[in-house]
Amino acid sequence: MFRKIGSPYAIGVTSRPDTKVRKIARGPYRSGTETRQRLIDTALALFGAHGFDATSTRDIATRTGVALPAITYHFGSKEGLYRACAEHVVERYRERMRAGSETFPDLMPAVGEPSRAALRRVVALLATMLPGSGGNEGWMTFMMREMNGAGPAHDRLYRDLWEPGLALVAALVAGTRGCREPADDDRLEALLLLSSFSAFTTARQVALDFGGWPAVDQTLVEAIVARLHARIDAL
Amino acid sequence: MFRKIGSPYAIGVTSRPDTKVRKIARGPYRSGTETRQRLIDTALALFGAHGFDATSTRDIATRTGVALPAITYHFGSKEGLYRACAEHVVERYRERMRAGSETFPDLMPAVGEPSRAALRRVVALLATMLPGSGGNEGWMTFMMREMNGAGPAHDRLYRDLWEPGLALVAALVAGTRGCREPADDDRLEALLLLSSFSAFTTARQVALDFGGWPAVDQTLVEAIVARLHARIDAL
DNA sequence: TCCAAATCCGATCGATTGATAGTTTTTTGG
DNA sequence: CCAAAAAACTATCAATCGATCGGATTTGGA
Repeated sequence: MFRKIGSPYAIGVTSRPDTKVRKIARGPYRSGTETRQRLIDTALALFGAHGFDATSTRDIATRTGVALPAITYHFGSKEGLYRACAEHVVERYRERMRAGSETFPDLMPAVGEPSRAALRRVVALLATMLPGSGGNEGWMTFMMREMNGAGPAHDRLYRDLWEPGLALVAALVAGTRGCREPADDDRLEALLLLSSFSAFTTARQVALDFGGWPAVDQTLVEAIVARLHARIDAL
Repeated sequence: MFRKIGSPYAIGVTSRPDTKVRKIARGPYRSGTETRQRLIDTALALFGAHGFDATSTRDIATRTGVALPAITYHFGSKEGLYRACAEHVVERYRERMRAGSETFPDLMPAVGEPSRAALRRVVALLATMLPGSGGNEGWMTFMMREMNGAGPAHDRLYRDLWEPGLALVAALVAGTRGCREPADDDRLEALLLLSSFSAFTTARQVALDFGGWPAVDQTLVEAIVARLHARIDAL
């Protein structure tokens, strides 16, 4: 497996390109980092909307404004681009959670009432990510699509996103119930709590149509959070 | 658009096949109904597991034990087969709900305690459908995949499955709260209640891995139902 | 300044896809 | 009993897919 020397994915140098002189103005080159980012942005939206197989690399390249081989050049393959999208999603999620942790410093679990307050805040923080999960960015749709367990980025997302998030919520549920270590019931409660969000991600269209709501806006998010807070208080 | 005269999708008769005599034993023919059913069974599992675009008609035909053109012959096209799968899912769901209605006759909404009891039973009935939604049948996976709103069978499933189911639960929630007509809060509660199941359909693998459970078995279903019943009682 | 590395693109390849044409065999109704 | 309809298969087509080839242009460091 050897690639051309210019590619960031070059394993070994095979040959030197003997350039022939021709003058065709092609404009300035963008930095590789920027092109990679633009490709990831486009791919994230398309992968999220239609899935891996239903998204063609030609469509991604055309919408990004680059030629088809740019994907192989920058990411090695279609699957490489997909994994890069997963990487980007993990980073986005961590940024948001870090920003939320700075806004709400007491997110770590403890025993008794502090756990309940922290759990309320974690749920509220996660709910604020709901509005942007629609067609615009699509990173949350991308994430939800990998949850059934088949895609190439499942392990990565499980290890760095879902497992830590679920473990945190389960620990907070256990703390709210007065236990130090989360038991099966606490893990189940964490799953049921977080799966409530899926109504507005996986089943977003059905939910909006049924409720008669125009979009997942501030008002709706507040109603969702209020209901989830009531469930937390009833633990 | 004219098809061959033998096809169940024939619009107009174009020509008569002039048969030439040759003797090749091909065994007895199955009835068209049975072949259609076997194709739907195979396609339902594959469509549910991998989605519409990621499933090839050759794979469906091979696994069913028929030749490729059988799909066009019996269903007109790949999309026709997909719609037939959705049809089958709707019928399956209605059978299950009808059987459940006969077992529990008081499923219709009323004001006060009867609504609460009916709601508890509806939730319990829906939960019994969870175990069979895995790899075996895959009809529930097929259903969940259409929920984001893109697929060819979305409207059909919304009209005949999700909207009636959500409307029933919302009415029961409203009745439990002492109202006759469901309001926005009741619809939201219905969505949050039913989306709890998605943890074990859409995110089944993640849920089982996190909880350390081997499968969605009787014990787990009972735990889920117990938790949902507690939520209903807290309404 | 110069050359190698980095970035980018037109053209095309082999594989796979859904669909169709053409034919043969089995079933069935008058 | 026999012709038409139904059921099924082989072979193939055009389109699309991801990937690659072979360069061309731009950039940046020595």
